[in-house]
Amino acid sequence: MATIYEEQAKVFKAFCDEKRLRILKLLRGGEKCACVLLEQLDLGQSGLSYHMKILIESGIVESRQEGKWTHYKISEKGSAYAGTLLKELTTPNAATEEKICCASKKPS
Amino acid sequence: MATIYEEQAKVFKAFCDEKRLRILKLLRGGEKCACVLLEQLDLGQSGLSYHMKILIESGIVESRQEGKWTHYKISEKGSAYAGTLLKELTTPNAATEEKICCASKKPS
DNA sequence: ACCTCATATCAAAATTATTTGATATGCCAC
DNA sequence: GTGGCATATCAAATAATTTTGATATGAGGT
Repeated sequence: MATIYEEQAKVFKAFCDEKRLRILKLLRGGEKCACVLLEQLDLGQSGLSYHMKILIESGIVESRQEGKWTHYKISEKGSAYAGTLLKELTTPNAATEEKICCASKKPS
Repeated sequence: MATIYEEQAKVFKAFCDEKRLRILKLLRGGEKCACVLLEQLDLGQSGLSYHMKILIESGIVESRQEGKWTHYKISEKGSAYAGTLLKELTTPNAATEEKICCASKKPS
């Protein structure tokens, strides 16, 4: 059972690893197949596969099969969702009751 | 020496851990002092301190000292920066040359 | 069917992140 | 200054992530 927090965390996993940021940088230049990514990154084949899986699970990247090749590209939809989520996570929420803080216990 | 990728990754570290998302959720309700966070989270004192440090390093949270209490709140500036960065990292970059992919090697 | 190539999966090792308990620091009140 | 409280730091234990090499799967070509 994954909590909502773990679900949300998964989205941002895409961005919190150096290797994955390098991959995204390459994908910003357009759809690429694994072999191209492989030759531009300091990563082994199984390592690339591992990171691509995480990127896909985050929703930020989508893949497309073409014969024996796999092509990857940045998902517009997934990226938009991540942006929305980030804003949501950092916007003050009036509905949440303001808790009285320990400072109020401070004497005079 | 931190690469630019490591710098960027640091920003999103704030969002890729369950505990930190819970902390942010609480902070969305307004500035809180550590003692309040402590009593609402399943975390020990040093654990909270550890996560707050990461949140502050990400720029998403800022802290303010008031006597012996520390108050934390979401940083508008840091959050805005994270949003901008996320968009930047996921927006196609025309300037990056489109690489010929292995698919072009495909016969006929 | 068989061979080859591209990618995925697995399992072990290596690395990094998190938790925990103990101790240190800094602020206030006395 | 001394004592008590809030938070930070440290170091050790634990857990999670990442890397690596080996093997499996799946598609195409012959």
